Amino acid sequence: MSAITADKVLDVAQRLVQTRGYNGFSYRDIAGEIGIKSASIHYHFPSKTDLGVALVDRYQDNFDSELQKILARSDEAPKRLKDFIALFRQTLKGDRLCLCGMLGAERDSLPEAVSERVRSFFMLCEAWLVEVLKQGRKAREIAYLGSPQAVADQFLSLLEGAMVVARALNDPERFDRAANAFLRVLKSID
Amino acid sequence: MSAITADKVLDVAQRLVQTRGYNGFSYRDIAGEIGIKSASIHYHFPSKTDLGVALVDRYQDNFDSELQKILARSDEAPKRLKDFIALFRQTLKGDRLCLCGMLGAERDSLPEAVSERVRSFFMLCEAWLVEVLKQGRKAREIAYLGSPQAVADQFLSLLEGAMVVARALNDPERFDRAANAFLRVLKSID
DNA sequence: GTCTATAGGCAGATAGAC
DNA sequence: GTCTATCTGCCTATAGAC
Repeated sequence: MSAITADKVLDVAQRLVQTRGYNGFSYRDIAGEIGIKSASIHYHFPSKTDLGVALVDRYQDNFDSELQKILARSDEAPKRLKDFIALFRQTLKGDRLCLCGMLGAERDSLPEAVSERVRSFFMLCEAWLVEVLKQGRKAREIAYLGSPQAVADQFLSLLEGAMVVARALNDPERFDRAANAFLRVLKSID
Repeated sequence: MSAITADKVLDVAQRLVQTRGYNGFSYRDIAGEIGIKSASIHYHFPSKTDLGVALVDRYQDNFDSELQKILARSDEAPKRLKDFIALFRQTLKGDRLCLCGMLGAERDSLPEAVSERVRSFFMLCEAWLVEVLKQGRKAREIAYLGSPQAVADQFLSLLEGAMVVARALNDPERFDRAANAFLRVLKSID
């Protein structure tokens, strides 16, 4: 039942990146929490770059799997978008930022291999949103001005930013207010 | 004409925080760029916390002054909001994040004195937006569902997030798309 | 797989000369 | 105000024993 060490390392490292940033934690921090020595972590992830890459890869895999579940759960755009919001809201509830939101901010201080994967994550999100927005408009479930791409940009930016602002102000409700205000406009079909 | 050292330090430090994050640079980095030794920086800013605090204080002062200029420049809400967007767009053009967007993300790894001031910055932004949104709606220049506070949350979150996403994807146009899409909805009075 | 030990470098910070 | 010199401690990373 207990995860193997590599998984434990990833779990702790992910939380540390999400709360402190890529440059805000060390192998010793992780080791200390798990109860091993930092040298042991190098056995699983030789360099911090390796760890960062593994972190984003796993995050994207999990996220992608959640997105597929959302599509399977309902074929109505408003429900799908609400579920999309819930993914981020869940992260915020754990007092964390989106992993890629944090890493995206720190872009210039990241190894190329990591920032490259952060890019890939955001592209996945936008592609998924564009599809949902297109279908929803076609089915007349939602309405919006402009291109699906523009609205997807807007939506993703809003959620990533709302997590930052809500955390900075110690007020998770600000995330809800921002997300709901956006959803309300999409659903206001006249 | 040349700025005194303390100002040079703040200029370089600000850019480094905006691009690499609070934990992504050192006194040596700043010193190297200015052409002095890192010990000299401690004369102006004894601790990194002092530097961080000075950074955010100056940033907020400058920002506040820009906000006042915007109010003086026009009394029409759409124009004011456009100018507000332009402040962030200008930062992005310099390939930087909002200083407080970056620091807000890194909250858990910051000295309390710094994160406290980041909070103050966001509150200033929201208060200004709420006023502009209220007046604009009263004057029937803009329209929106829900409270001014909710729309302000949404707006600020959108801009902060759009900077992160646009930078992560190396595509500043994504910022424009997201910001314009939002503005268009506000201005679509029917 | 995890340990001890250690390398080599960089971090923030201070003392004291100039 | 800036310098040199230095401290202490932490960083990532490796070697080799167990």
